[in-house]
Amino acid sequence: MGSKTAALTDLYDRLFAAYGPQHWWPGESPFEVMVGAILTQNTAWANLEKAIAALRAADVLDPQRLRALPPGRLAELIRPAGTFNVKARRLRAFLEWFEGAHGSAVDSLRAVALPRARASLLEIRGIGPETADSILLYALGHPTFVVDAYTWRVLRRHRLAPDETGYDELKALFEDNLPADAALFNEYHALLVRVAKTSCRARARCAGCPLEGLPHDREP
DNA sequence: GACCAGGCACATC
DNA sequence: GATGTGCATGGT
Repeated sequence: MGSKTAALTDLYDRLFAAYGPQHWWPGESPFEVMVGAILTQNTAWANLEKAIAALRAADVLDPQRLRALPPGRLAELIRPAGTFNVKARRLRAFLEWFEGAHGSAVDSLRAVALPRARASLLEIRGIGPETADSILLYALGHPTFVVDAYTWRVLRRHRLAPDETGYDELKALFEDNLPADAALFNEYHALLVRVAKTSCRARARCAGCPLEGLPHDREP
């Protein structure tokens, strides 16, 4: 077992011991999670939930019905999630692709091998690396690691990744040094978000942080 | 009133 | 290729 494996495993163990399972992603269906992955971009979780609730209340949380909505109506429903005009376009771009490439069938999309599915998602305007990986991991159960700003912050802060690490590089750090296990990647990402949000935003909070004692940058 | 939130596309240098 | 900016709501 390499030193990186040991370090990443230690990090995970500390976080899981401190916080326990995070139960991500709290969606009722894979399709809802895919929609949520787009709507949550740069958005607080509570606002995403309002948008999802509005879609459900309108009974359009379904590929066909969502796609049939006039663009203005879609934007109106997802308004609470912010950047609603942009997200309405992105959602529609995704829905068009989903219908054309997979007949809006989750099983069809899930049957595509991970690398090819990821490449396809990245071709859709509005779906970048993080959103693609969120869909692949949280909606489809593929073992792909989701990197976000929190992941960066925690890894850099504790000197587990150099400052200039790129998205794919940081993603590979996890994937190359941990078993390709979707449940593990799911929990790990959620735990990183949890620790980044609850600890270390102010220097004083380092006391009692589950990562206390690890190497640490000066900046909180 | 500033700042942030489970990003991304696009313009500009 | 590296920054900077628009998108936009709602909570702190």
